[in-house]
Amino acid sequence: VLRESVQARVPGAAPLLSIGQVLARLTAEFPDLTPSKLRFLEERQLISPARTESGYRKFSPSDLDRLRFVLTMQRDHYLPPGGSTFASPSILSAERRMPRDELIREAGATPQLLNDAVSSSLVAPADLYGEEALAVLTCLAELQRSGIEPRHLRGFRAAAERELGLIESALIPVARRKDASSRAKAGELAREIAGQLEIVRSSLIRSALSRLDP
Amino acid sequence: VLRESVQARVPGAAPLLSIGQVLARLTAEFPDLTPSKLRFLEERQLISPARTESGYRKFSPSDLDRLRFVLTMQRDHYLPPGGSTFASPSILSAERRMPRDELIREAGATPQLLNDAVSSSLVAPADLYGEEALAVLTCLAELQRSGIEPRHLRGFRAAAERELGLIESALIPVARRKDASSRAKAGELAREIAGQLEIVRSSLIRSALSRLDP
DNA sequence: TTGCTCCTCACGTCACGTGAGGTGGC
DNA sequence: TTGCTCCTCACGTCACGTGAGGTGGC
Repeated sequence: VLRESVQARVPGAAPLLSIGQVLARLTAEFPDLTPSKLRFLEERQLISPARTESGYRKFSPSDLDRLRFVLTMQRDHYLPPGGSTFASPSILSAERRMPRDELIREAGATPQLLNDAVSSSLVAPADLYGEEALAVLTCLAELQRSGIEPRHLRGFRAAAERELGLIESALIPVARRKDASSRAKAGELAREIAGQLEIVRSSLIRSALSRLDP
Repeated sequence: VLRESVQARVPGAAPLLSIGQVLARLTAEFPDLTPSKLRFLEERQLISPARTESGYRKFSPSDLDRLRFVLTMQRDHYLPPGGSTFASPSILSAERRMPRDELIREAGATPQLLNDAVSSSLVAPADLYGEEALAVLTCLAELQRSGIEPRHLRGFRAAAERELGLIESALIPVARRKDASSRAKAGELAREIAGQLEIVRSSLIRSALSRLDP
């Protein structure tokens, strides 16, 4: 293992942080960060902090940036299970992207259905579509076989917008501050609220459904 | 271990599904469901399918409902990490019924909140409330701490009713026949459609949310 | 009988967590 | 010197995944 020696503390040089200082700086943004996790990420070569002569880890600002990036990817479930893919140059190529005709074919849909989905605001038009669009269009194709068309779901988009408005209003007290840790907390709270709203909604739908076949 | 024997196939009885049939029915809704995971969830006593005399697992419609519930909780990160907590009465304990004051206390709610939930048609009034009502009221109590009140969610009930109407209209060709097997098929189709609608809706909400903190 | 599904049990694995035992640094 | 942070290494754990070896069912 190659050990870089730490650069001398020059006036004006960016400070190098110990593992504890890194934690203190990032736990607000990533609450479940631990020393153990940092060591694990290094073992997986997702980060490569320098070392002091005696073996202490020292994190540069660019290490911090990289760490933030890795943790964000992981939090938003964009991290593929095998770390080996990080050997490839572009980390962001993790999500599959496909052109319009491939999307239509994979989803078992038709060009007309995609047009309808776009004009009903259920799928955002794009040059290259992602996995989310594929999942949605696949569902729309199956729903069409039951006689449910995209235009029947126009209300979904409006409801999602109203829900966003509700969540935004709940975030106002937190979102006023614009520093990174406050923004991260706001995002976390937003996801939490969305999850709770989904539980309420799914309960209502289940109980409505149960009236169908008791 | 107590082994229930499987009831004989009576005309009109709901069909019991093997582990493979359960998988076929749920992989669209929960793509990473596997036999291994189902067995694991049973080991953790989160589901308790019946067994044939020879030991094959058999899942009833209510097992399916419970499974859907457990998987949804898990997907939305509401499943507590330690399995030990399931020994204590919790949201996920099966078949539990409780009176009004116990519901309010367990949910961390207030009598007023339950009244509001009932008058906003988010919780159905009852003498004994079930785990579903507990889950909903718990969410409503947490939402209230973010400033979101039951009355803000009145639209949820109306949307659920519209969704039921949509599903009912899709069922008309199947539901015309009133024999047991047609009714069972209709119920299955209804749940399937509801699952697809949920995928579309959650995608819209996720994409709306992502506009909050890019 | 064949091919398929399903069973249990033991072990593997992935992403860490948890001490034990030891050293560095103001 | 003391108390704190940090180190490695071994082992534990949680939520499953993976065969091995065997039986059930149309």
